[in-house]
Amino acid sequence: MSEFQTRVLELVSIVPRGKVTTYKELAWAAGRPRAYRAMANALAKNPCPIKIPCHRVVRSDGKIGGYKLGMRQKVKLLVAEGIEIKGGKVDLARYLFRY
DNA sequence: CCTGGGGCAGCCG
DNA sequence: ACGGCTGCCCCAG
Repeated sequence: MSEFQTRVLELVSIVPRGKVTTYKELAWAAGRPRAYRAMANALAKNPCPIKIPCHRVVRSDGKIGGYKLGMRQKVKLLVAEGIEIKGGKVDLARYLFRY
């Protein structure tokens, strides 16, 4: 597992319940501003399920984005944490976690 | 609203 | 080691 990957996982895991982060922000925090795509790819292959809450990562326009286990599950998890989703989007102004 | 092109770590042959 | 392909994307047009 690379430095990059562990860094990303680490960052995702510190996002508190009820908050979300975006792929872009995450890439920034990981020190690779433009590697968002590669980063998303890393999230997809990881043991996301129980270990890392990668469902707290949404797209920078507020849309949910993809999820290895299906975005149905992703939405459920988010809602369960008290995040309201309207029009298939989350209100970043309210739920975005700033590093 | 949709579209295309950019960008980059990982994985595989 | 080397090149090509692939994605839980982003943004300008």
